[in-house]
Amino acid sequence: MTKPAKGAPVLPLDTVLPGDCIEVMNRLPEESVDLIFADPPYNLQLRGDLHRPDNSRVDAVDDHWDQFDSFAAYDAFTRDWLKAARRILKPNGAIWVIGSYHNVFRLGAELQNQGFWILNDVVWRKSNPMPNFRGKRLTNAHETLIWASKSEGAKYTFNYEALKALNEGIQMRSDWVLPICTGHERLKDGRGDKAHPTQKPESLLHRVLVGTTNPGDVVLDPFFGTGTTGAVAKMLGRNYIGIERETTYRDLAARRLSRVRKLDAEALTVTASKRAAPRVPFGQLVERGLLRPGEVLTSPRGKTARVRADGTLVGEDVKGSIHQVGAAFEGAPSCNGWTYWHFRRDGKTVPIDRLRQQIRDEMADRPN
Amino acid sequence: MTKPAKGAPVLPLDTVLPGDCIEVMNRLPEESVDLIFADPPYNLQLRGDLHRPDNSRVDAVDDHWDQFDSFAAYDAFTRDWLKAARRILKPNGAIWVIGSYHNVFRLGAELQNQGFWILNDVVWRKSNPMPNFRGKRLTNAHETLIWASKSEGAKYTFNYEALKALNEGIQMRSDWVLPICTGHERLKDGRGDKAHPTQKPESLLHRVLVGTTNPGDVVLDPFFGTGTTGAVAKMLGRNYIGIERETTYRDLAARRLSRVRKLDAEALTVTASKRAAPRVPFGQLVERGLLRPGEVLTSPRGKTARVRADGTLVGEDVKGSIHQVGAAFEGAPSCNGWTYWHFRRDGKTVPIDRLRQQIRDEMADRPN
DNA sequence: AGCTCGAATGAATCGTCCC
DNA sequence: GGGGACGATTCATTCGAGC
Repeated sequence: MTKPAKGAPVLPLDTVLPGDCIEVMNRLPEESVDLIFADPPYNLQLRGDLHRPDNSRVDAVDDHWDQFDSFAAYDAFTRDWLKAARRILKPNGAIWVIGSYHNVFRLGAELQNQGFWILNDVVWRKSNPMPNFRGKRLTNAHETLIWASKSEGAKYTFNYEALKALNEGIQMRSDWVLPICTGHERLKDGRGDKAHPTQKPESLLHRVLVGTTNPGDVVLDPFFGTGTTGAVAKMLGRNYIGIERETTYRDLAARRLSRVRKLDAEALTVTASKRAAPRVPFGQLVERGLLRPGEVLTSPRGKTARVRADGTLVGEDVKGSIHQVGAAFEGAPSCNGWTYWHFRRDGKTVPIDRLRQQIRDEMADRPN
Repeated sequence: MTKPAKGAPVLPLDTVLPGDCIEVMNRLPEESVDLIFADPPYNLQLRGDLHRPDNSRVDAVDDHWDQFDSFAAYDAFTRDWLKAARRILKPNGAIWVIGSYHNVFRLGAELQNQGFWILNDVVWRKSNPMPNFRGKRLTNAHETLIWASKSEGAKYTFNYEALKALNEGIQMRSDWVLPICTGHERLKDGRGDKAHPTQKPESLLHRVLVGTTNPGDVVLDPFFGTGTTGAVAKMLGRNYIGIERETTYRDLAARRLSRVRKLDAEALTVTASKRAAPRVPFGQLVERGLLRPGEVLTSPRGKTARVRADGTLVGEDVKGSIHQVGAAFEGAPSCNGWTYWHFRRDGKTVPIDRLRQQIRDEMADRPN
């Protein structure tokens, strides 16, 4: 670890520092931090209210700290805090930033402009995202993290084997499926509402810190919020430094951190869960060209239906999913379309389930 | 479709145009294209001093098609081709770009700078990516697409129900699991090697075009390569315009396209949105005797209102349309009266929307 | 205690038409 | 173009009430 020169500022470990993150970082000794994890404001630019189909109102992120006047203002802010972060980062240190499409392109471009060297972009695929209530866009089901070293050629920390172990013996990929932060983990305010609008799940920080830091490293989070980075760092035996402007969040973080205990090595072992057979939408067979739009499927009793480009079927007087059309043909309340429908290949009649199995086999070879 | 003014350039449909995409786009009529799909060079071999601004023009790109002197040169190139693309895009048109972490942050930022309005970023999660052989980083298992309208508030095309059908009845998410282009689909050169280094899978384009264009739309691809965009567009009954500088790729694309057949109309028909269904005034239910004046309707929470002869409702202290009275009862800004109100028949509680569906079915049987 | 069912909720750039 | 009316639209998970 770099030792500060005589008279130089000292690195305050395992504390939450109040104030603006740029000013606070500028008072810290240069090249003293191993990892920076930053979850900056996203600049969401929300307009009106949004309601669910049941008319309940969506609790939006309308906090003052997420408001910027323009892209130029947001870029200036990004430039300044990244520059301050860069100064305190050790030469072989690394940085993680997280964002959504609202801000992540500006984050990534500025990282590159300042000479950071992007190692991976990582997609946090949310297993339970909020749906798109109006049906006007795709479900916004992921956020993006960028992992970068301080410069090209720097010797960053990467615990390849640890991440491989976390992933059941297979090399960790750049897409991580993790649930959003809910339930007991989600900090509440006095009235039982969420204490912070954008609290990140500890599982996400767990993977980041296990994969790219070592025990004893110093991890700094300039947008500390309610302290998820600190909580996981402490648990994993890393040192943390949090910076947070809002008193409310700082107090919550301090209380939270006081309750966290460092895990012993044995407790850090993760139990792997068996995953169920992945769901394969019928439409994927069409997209992948395993079945052509217009192709005729037959039922065991000789009924026929044609495949459409969106993965629905059209039979006589009926259209819908493979299950719906099958059920209608049989006059049954339900029907497993996968085993009901067949197609012809090389003179043989084959159930479409064979094609689903083919896709599942591909996924099993290279799971996650 | 916008008709070109007398003497204005004509839109060449279903062809592959030779030349530099910026020059070629600048010769096309403005506001004439419905969708642009762009897979620009990835700038994979970045080197050089990032602090030395390189003001060289796009033409300064050297012999290798994916090499640029610096981020500045890449940004200038991005700015120029996006500007040309923007000019030929219809006001309600949209653009897709695809990239990796090497270039996508610069693409996204420049899209925003030019006034494009990002609708989603989409992660193409590769089910069979190339592993990271040296174990120094995460497996780079995805690429990023950005979907943007020409401006905020523009009426872009989004076939919500078709994508939902492709995904077995659950709304499509922003992460798409699709295999990379291999096997028969991968075009080979004379020696049996891959003909193009970054050929995209047709499944990816299938989802893009089914979801965000309609049959007959004009789809332009300024970096056409071996013509995946054109092949899927032709198959799906969309018109394509490809631009490609390299003769080799153009020839391969032309041969490929000549073999593609357009699907028949039925296969192209896609599950439609309810928004397209004919409007049925509530009063028509009363006129037709499906509901009697004076009849009592109930809400899910037990509120009641009575039907009047003119198709309005009267509740306690409120009268007006089914929507207005529902909204007033719920204290909500708006309410869909069709799903909110129920009536009783044969001892069962039925939403009035059932009656509207009955009328719509009759209209479909005997269209007028 | 165990089960079922309903309510609540999450970083969201979430209408369209007609007058 | 502004304002008002119509009316389209949700997935996974957790927690608590009620039985």
